[in-house]
Amino acid sequence: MGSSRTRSPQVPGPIEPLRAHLLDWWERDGRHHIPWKLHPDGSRPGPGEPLAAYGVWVAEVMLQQTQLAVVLPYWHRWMAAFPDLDALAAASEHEVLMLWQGLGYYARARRLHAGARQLHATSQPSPQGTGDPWPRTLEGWMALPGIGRSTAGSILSSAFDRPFAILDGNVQRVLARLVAHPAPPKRELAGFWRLSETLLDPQRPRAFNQALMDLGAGVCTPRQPSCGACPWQAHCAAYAAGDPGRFPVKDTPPPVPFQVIGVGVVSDAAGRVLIDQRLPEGLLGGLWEFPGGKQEPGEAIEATIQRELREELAIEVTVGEELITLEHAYSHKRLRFVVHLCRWLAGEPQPLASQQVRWVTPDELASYPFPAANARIIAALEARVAAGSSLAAG
DNA sequence: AAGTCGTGGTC
DNA sequence: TGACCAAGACT
Repeated sequence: MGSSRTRSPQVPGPIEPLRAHLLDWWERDGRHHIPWKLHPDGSRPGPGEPLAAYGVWVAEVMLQQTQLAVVLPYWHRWMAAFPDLDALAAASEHEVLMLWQGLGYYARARRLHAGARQLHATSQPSPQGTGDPWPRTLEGWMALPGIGRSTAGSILSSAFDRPFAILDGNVQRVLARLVAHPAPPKRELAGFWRLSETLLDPQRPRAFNQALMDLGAGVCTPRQPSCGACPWQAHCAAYAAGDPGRFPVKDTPPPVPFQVIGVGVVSDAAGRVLIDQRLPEGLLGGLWEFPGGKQEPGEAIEATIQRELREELAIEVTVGEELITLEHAYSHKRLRFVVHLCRWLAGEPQPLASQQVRWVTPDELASYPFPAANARIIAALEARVAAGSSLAAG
């Protein structure tokens, strides 16, 4: 073995005290009011007692790269609209995206929807009807779109109290500090999985995994961890080294490109505006938007808008005054949207770079799923309509 | 196996 | 206030 390779993370000392300290802390200071982790009457499930898997599944997908506080209102609205597997399987993609609107990573919604139809189709009434569509194995859950190993482990431990480990960002941070791992966890995921599995309490996997996540979210936080409140302080190598904030070690992130996007709010003589539905895959897949595209070097923004509408919709417009300019940061790029009011001149709009295009009245916009940046454009548009101004001045 | 994929909270 | 980051999965 090359001596330059990082050592796999090892459990520090006996495991039982680690489990006991963590679970004692969790009983006292953990988050015990998460709705999908309780029975409908609000009581906590006993050891081994199952929870309704559907709500857990929905929650765990929403929680991918998304904090609990953000998820809660989305989860409640979702469960009201699609209370069970059959309801979700029967829903349209439009309804699904409406309820996911603003939550981000929209592929999660499409995959959840596809997974519901998959489960619904394969669990159809065997006449003797065991009637439970929910997998009990890691492989069974990972066969569903959008479910990786960590989400599968979360669902199985949470819904059925089965002993499957998890390895989300919280757990990676807690474990990296516990052992003072000298390299980014991403480079040693297999070792961190082994560590998570080794630590997991096989008698109380549901409580243990939840405790680990609560510890990461509330005590072992990314910045300024509250080591004084930590049940693992005496076991923690990063704390012993005197600088827990130094872990987990990070790679320097790649630079994010910056682009200017010209956007047209095109109106016709009747005051309707033109929107298009983005392609089903890729960035913001399946959502609706105001059409536009990237500004080319040396190009005036009005020319960008005119060119993009010609290339992507096959229409001719006059570009009028600016409605709003806004900046928006995605994970891997930063965009500035420069939005101009436009007047339609000629050409039936064609979906050359989208799924479909549609003329709608301003008050109909609320019934389409839009990404967050477009929601701000809509707000500016509504304000102008409310003020009684013409949509295509000039 | 690095890049792609959103948004809001937080300091 | 910009930069970091979150209950990751997929290609």
